[in-house]
Amino acid sequence: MLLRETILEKSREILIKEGFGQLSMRKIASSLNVSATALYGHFKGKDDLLVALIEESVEMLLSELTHAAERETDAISRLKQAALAYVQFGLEHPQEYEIMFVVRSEEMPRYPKEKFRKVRTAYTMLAETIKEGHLTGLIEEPKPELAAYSIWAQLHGVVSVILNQRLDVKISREEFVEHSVDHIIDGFVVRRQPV
Amino acid sequence: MLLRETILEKSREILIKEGFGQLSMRKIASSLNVSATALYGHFKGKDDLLVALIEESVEMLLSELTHAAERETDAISRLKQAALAYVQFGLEHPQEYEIMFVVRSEEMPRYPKEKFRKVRTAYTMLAETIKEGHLTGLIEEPKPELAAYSIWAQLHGVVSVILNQRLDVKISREEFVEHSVDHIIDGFVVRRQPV
DNA sequence: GTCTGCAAGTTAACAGTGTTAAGTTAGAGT
DNA sequence: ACTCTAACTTAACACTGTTAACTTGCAGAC
Repeated sequence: MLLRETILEKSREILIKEGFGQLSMRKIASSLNVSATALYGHFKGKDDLLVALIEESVEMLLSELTHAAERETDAISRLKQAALAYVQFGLEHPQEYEIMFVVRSEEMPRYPKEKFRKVRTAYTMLAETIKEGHLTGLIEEPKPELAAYSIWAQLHGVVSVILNQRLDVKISREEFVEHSVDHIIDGFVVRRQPV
Repeated sequence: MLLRETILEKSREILIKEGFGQLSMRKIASSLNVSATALYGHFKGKDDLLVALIEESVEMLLSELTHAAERETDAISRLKQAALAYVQFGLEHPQEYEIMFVVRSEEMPRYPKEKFRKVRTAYTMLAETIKEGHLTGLIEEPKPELAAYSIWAQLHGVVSVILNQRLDVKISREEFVEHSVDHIIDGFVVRRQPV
């Protein structure tokens, strides 16, 4: 019997190997030696399947972020390590990152926006770290939620520019990531040594 | 007779009204009272049509950026105004922004990457302004190209997060944009008054 | 004026997509 | 043994981009 999990596994396999554009119901079904309509017994439709894939991916990302942060002690290092881990995840799992971010709720009218709110959980971790840094006087930011969203947006921009191949070949990817993340995080740090 | 320009006009109309996902050859054709294949006399395919649309959009964006910048005198104000104009363009022309950024060259094997390099022109304007600011001692950045890409990526992130509806409803869009742009630009400015 | 050639359309078709409706089939429960 | 149901099947619909082959109308050459 065809299991929901088996379908998700094969879907992820195709997603990673061939990309989002090549992920079709019929392709998933035929590589499981099953008719396309068989999938509809386990998922309401392609949207439903995608949402399931996205939820798995979000959990992967969250676990990497918390792992990266828990190795550090002070709020700033935690923030920086989480930021680097975020970018790294995006670059190492481009297809997963794409469906997490690019697949929009507006194109899935069947699915309540609530489902997509889960994806947002990543930013709450950032917000907590920022709040903590603010209390210990390391971070000069009175509005942690706003700052967290801002940082997240900027990190996403870095990932997005690279994944969408908009970076000039003359520019080193590593240098770009390091430069950008430093800049994004340092902007929130209180300057201890006045210039 | 069907003109290339007429097709592009109608395409943009559909793009703006119904979005990228609804923009199909057959829909464009039928709303011009013409068969779908007629379009292939004017464009090699959908990719070609999209590239033409993208090129037009890039020129729109560039003109808005230069207009926004030329009103200011010092490099920092120019940079900030250009940055705000960039975000504003993205928010006011979501569909145009989407095709400019999201449509990837990898999905258009027929089109040389060179065509897509044109889209990148937006960043060169930023790079010039940054270089200028560095020379006049206002900006502490020795690598203008890298900084320009970094700023651009972060601005794109801000636009992207909003357009992809990932911003919490509790957070004001205006506040988010202002906060983010300030943060992005101020990070490059030399602090005149030591803290 | 007829003839040629070309440009700009046409219809028909292919291969692909998501999805639904209706039919089959095997196995558990009574 | 009978029924019910879950898990599949095939057939079909309405889309998508794209190509091949055919028609039509018009400009230029003789």
